[in-house]
Amino acid sequence: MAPRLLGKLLVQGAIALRITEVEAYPPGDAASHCRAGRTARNAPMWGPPGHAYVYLCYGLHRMLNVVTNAEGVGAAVLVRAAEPVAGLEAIRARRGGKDGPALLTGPGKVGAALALGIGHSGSPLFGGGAVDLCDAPEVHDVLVGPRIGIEFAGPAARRAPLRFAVAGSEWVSHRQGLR
DNA sequence: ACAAGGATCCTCT
DNA sequence: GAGGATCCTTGTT
Repeated sequence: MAPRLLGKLLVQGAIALRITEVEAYPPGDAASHCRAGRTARNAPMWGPPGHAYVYLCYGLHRMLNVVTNAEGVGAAVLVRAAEPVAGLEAIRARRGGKDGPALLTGPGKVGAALALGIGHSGSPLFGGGAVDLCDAPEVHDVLVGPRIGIEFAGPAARRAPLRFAVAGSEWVSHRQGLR
């Protein structure tokens, strides 16, 4: 599911973003927030697919995940980067007036651009929620590499090639780790 | 009720 | 390349 989300659109008000980089946190993954079972925070990851899982990281960054897999299975895909499609000025305002890839290459940056709050966790992505996930042409040229920022998780999870990005895009973080 | 730690970002060197 | 910001979630008492 993770590479298939590349190229899809995230729409929030007048802002539209094209997803350029994602990470998968599959069932049973040692780096997943579901690794210790179901809790109040990660409950949306165990819920039906097509919903948002939003959490606060390092006390200040809001991260957007797309919940995947069947209800009762804890899994999600983290949106790590995107490129602007519409609403560039609104994005810049929320991102401190920055320009270029620095606007959206990182999961906390995407959360800021979409003005996400943890109250949005569990909200649907197919209409009626804070953000809509809209279909768009599939991306065929995809780069793959290990995930970022999961040093705590152990070697197998650190090595797993579960990060996916649009090949050739400038709107991707940590590009040197991908092939 | 308490302590510990984190799927990051920004600034400065 | 290094370090600080910042606060919620979680497990433990």
